[in-house]
Amino acid sequence: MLKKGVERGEVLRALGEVFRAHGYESASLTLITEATGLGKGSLYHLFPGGKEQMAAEVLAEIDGWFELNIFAPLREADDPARAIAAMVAGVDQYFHSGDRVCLVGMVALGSARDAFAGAVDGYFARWQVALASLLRRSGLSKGQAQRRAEDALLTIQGALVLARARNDAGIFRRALSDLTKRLLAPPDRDLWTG
Amino acid sequence: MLKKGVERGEVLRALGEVFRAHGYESASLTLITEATGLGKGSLYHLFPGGKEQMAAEVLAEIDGWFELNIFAPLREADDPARAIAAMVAGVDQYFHSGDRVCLVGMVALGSARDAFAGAVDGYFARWQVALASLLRRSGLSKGQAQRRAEDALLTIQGALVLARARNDAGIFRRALSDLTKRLLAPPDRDLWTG
DNA sequence: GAGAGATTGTACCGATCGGTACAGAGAGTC
DNA sequence: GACTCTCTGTACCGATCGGTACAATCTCTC
Repeated sequence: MLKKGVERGEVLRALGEVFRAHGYESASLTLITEATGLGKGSLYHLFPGGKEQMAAEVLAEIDGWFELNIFAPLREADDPARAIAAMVAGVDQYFHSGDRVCLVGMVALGSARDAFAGAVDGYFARWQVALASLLRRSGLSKGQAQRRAEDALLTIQGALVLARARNDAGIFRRALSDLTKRLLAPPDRDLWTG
Repeated sequence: MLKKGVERGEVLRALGEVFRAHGYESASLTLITEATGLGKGSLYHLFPGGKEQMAAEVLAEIDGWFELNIFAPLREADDPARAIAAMVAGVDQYFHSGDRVCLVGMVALGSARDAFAGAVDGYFARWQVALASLLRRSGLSKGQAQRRAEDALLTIQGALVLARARNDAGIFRRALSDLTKRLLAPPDRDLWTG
């Protein structure tokens, strides 16, 4: 018997790795039973909604991790430099310095996108808002804070894609380093602000 | 009967759209016959190697398009500002301002990655080299040129992912605009250069 | 118009897909 | 130990997967 509660987290972690490794559509029930060590009986007992529920819960768990370790600290921080360094360190840790792929981004590109559109959009939206609020407190205009936060998210996603495409984790490391500098740079002197 | 040569390009174009819309693994033969208007008989006559050959040829055709319209102009250009503007315009056109996904990046994230690793890496590698060579001619150090070229590729990929995830093509447009500025900025005054 | 070769639709293949049914094993209570 | 209720392995479902076989058809050449 499953030891309630505690173990579900374990299962979700294993599920996450399967989805990351093969993508939502290609993660077959066979692959899933192997990765989790659970037969179909257990799987469908745990997730009556099937694969879709599994993926939804995995996404929710990822969201929870980021909420706790990235978004909330960003919202509550008062020292921008320290907060950004912490975010970058957290991201680097989570993505294993570029070896791990972003399941949320992956889902966004795949054909299962529509089924999880809300979760995907919410994840990025809350990240952007949290980061922008910190940037705003660091003295940036609202527009610039939003733009820089958007730039941060897209840089991380792009670095993950390119690092995987070229099989070079250094790309991710360098991108995070550059990103830190860009986020902490003084406000741009644009046409409408300078 | 197929009108030799000319038509194959048409078929590849349709194939590309199916792969882009569903991903390599989820693009079923049924989907493919619908999109191309070709039955299995024709398909396997045209591509004896099956799905894998289809994808390989689609990737090669994409590569060819970029070689002609992006990489070569980059290598041959003498005016950096103009060349970068042309690249950005070409990219914007190819990706339909963020509405179209990058098949190469998509394959890189999927489980078919290994089968096409060479093509994927080559595509990005030649892009980076071509862009870096232009940047070098514009006065950047070798290292900076390489880094900025890397940044450009990753920005484009990330913008495509985020634009799709958030269903906001504006993200792509803004990213390209920012990217242009970053590429044309004067050399960074880093520890070892300044 | 006969023959050759290229091209195509259709039936079919075994494998696997996600999902269901259900008998029975395991644990908790009395 | 008998009664629950939770949990799980296995057999099975129809559908679909990528791919093959092949006869029929088309286009061209002579």
